[in-house]
Amino acid sequence: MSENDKLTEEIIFEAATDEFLDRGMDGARMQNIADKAGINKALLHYYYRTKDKMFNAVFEKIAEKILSRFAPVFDETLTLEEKIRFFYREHITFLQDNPRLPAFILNEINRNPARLRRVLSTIDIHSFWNKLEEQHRDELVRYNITKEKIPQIMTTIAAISVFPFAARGIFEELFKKLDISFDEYLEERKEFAADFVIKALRK
Amino acid sequence: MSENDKLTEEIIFEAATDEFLDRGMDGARMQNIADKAGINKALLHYYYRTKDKMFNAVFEKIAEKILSRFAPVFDETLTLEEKIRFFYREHITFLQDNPRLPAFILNEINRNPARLRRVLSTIDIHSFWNKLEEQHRDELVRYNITKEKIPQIMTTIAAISVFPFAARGIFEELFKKLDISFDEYLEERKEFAADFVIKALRK
DNA sequence: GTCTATAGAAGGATAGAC
DNA sequence: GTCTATCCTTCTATAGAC
Repeated sequence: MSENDKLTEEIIFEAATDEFLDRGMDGARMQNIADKAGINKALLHYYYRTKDKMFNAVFEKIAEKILSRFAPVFDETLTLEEKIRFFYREHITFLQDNPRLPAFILNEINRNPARLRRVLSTIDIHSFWNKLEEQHRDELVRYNITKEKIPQIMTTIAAISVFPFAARGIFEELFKKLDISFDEYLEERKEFAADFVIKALRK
Repeated sequence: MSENDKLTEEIIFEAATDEFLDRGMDGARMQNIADKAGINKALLHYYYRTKDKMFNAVFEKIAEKILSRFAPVFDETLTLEEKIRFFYREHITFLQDNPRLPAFILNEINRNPARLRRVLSTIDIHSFWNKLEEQHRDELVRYNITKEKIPQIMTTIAAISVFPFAARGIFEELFKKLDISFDEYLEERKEFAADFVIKALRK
């Protein structure tokens, strides 16, 4: 009974996730979600009331999934180099399993920045940086990484793994035309990215 | 007369560009475009027949603008290092003037890859790489850049300048919270990006 | 070429039966 | 909890006057 309710709600949630990831908030259709879930439109409203509320549920679940997956990176006791290698292996593998997430998140936040504000209000960004600074104080000196350079470096590190997925439509089309395998490119990228960044950071 | 026609069509085109850049194909509204252009909806259809055709006109104009702006990079007679510096100065400056283009292009191509196919059919990608290879044959050897690494390197170079704009919503929100100026970050990035890449490429 | 008025379709949401 | 039927708004597109 309540078992079955939970099941239906979950089926709807997964269908909604699929539709929103594919078409975004504006392009998604309630009828498509109902079809994918194998139920009718009215039931969507019974569980989630409005399309907007349904979208928010999906968006926040995805945001939480991403955050909970990468917060632990800051707790690992590894050298800076090891941490960079660890990050790229984990991150690119995660994105291989969830290739639609970057474009979805980027696009929906560009359309409505308030969505990010709610997510950000639940975490303390400074604490992440403080952890890094404590764990790697001497290494940062050795690499000549000053506090001012941190935004440039952090965003560069993220760009290298996220961009191929954010621009996946372009990459896949371009690679096809150039006879390159996107999958192989991603496998190689786990190591290439780490090598590239570490070399760029060395004095 | 025909002067005035041209003017009206251009005013509509610019209003459409603004609306599509802001909301994308799915989110854009014909009524908004009419309002921005200071005319009524019927006139939009008189000039462009359908929303879809209007979108295609805007999309292709933007794609052409980007391509025509960066094809010349491959013709410049500069060393590889100079070319990388030149690229980042030009590219980031261009994106500062057109900050909405990356998210728009990426998103619309992800939604409908066929749009890229039409653009790609008009250019010869291989010729760009051939030009680079001819101009920098000895430098590529010196840097140990093999043919296999090209996709990794080229996509990394692009990622570093495009990503901050593709993820602009996130960056602006995050930087605000961290009390960092996005504008200053972008100015610094022109040189940082070049330094970073050149250092990573050196043996 | 430009407008007003409206057709016609699509999509989100609800009422009410079971 | 789930369904069918339907309302109502929004949006693209067209008809027809000027």
